[in-house]
Amino acid sequence: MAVFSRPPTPGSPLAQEPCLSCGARADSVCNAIEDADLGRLAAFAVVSEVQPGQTFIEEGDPADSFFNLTAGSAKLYKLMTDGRRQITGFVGRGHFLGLAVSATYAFSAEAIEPVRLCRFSRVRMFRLLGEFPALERRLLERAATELVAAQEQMLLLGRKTARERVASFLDVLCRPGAGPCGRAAPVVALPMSRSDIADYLGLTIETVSRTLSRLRSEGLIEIPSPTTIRICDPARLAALASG
Amino acid sequence: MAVFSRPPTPGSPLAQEPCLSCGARADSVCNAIEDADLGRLAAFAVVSEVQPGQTFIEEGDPADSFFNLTAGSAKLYKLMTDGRRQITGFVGRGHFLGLAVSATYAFSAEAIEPVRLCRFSRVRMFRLLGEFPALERRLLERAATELVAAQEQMLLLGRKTARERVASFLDVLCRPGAGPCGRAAPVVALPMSRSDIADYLGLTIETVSRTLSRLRSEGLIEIPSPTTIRICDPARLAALASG
DNA sequence: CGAGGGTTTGAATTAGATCAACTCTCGTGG
DNA sequence: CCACGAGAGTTGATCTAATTCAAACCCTCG
Repeated sequence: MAVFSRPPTPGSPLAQEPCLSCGARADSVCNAIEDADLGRLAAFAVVSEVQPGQTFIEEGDPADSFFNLTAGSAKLYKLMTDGRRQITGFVGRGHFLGLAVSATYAFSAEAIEPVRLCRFSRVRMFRLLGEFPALERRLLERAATELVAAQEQMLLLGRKTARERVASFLDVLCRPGAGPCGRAAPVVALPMSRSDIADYLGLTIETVSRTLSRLRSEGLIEIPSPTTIRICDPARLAALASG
Repeated sequence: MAVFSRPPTPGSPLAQEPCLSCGARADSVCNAIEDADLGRLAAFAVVSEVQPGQTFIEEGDPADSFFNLTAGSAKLYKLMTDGRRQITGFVGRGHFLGLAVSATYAFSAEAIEPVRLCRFSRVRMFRLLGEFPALERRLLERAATELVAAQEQMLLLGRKTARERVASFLDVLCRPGAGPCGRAAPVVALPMSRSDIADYLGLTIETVSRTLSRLRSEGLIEIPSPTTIRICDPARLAALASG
């Protein structure tokens, strides 16, 4: 992990600047903190960059840092000793990571697209939480949201067919994108590989590929490139996703 | 849901008694609150009892209550329109429920054994959280713990074989029981039906039954009754569970 | 132009599901 | 006291969705 920026001197007039102008602030738990207090946050943050393929959280390592993604995207996963892998989620800008209770991380995290992140030491993070109750509240909300998503994913992994899993995946990708996908013809970017999608959906790459091909042949989607999918019929896809 | 006890008058000397003497306090988030403040908590709680088979949280219903289980056990699940079910967890004494961010519950909850629970209205709960930061911290810890468990379950559902799933299930059941299972010959009680186990592990009842039978024939477990299992070889079971 | 990774497609295989008896337990009532 | 019946659990036979094995295919990049 390459640190490309040292934290500015605490209390200096410029200290709050990096957080004030941070493009991820609106999407982050950080926006629970007033402009005036941002200096405290900036003083504690160490900004780093991670290149695609690089791991920045290793399952089993001492969990002494918290992370906030400010750019790029990453995958979170658990490994079995024989190499089987389950990706538990894809995360992007604004995502907060590392809320471990145990002394070690329960999952690994690897960058998919170039990632920029703010790292906070465990003790400093807890100090911040004590200082800013609104921040803690925000974290609790985030945790609750993720728990709901996790339960949805359990339903997918435990009870849905391959077809329903792939449809659910595409459905979720094109839905929450608050972007300009005005229900017209949403085009979703897939920064992750087929292998990642398979390990996220509990399938093999072959099944993912076959299922996508079939959805295409049925006119539900178009696949301009392996990393781009155009949803032609969002409604039918959503219906498929829920069984 | 049958309310069997009204909350005592706030501020009365007796108000804090129900919480002080509560057997679940040590296992609950409530123990973040000092004895002296327990009255505030008791004033807000409505105690209820739920019989086995009864549902006390319905997926999709307005999420205007939080719950704390003080006795019994329950299953949490999500349903698909065609009846497919995924049980996302079994919960017992001390478990806190209903941490929904959205306006509606994301899952249903049904009692397995007779359940006693404390219900808090949403607004009152948030008032309490503002009043007692330690309580909020405890909730955050709980949420983080559940998130870790959820990720483990995703690995199970997405990547483990039937054999590994059943072994994992038994392994977890006999492990955290801080009870007197001094690694000798842990006997685990299964209050839930085979159907519940199947829907928790993403299998069918037949596969669960077959797998248990096979584990028995291999001498790993004994099945004195359908609701009791004796783990003969915890180490080998644990090894099986992780692949 | 050719090599190598990622992806797609095809054929064979299999773990677990489905369909179908059968058994066990337990509560009810003659 | 025992026959009966219902529901849960087990066991067996068959089937199938998804995996595995195998072979193209198609980019991108040196």
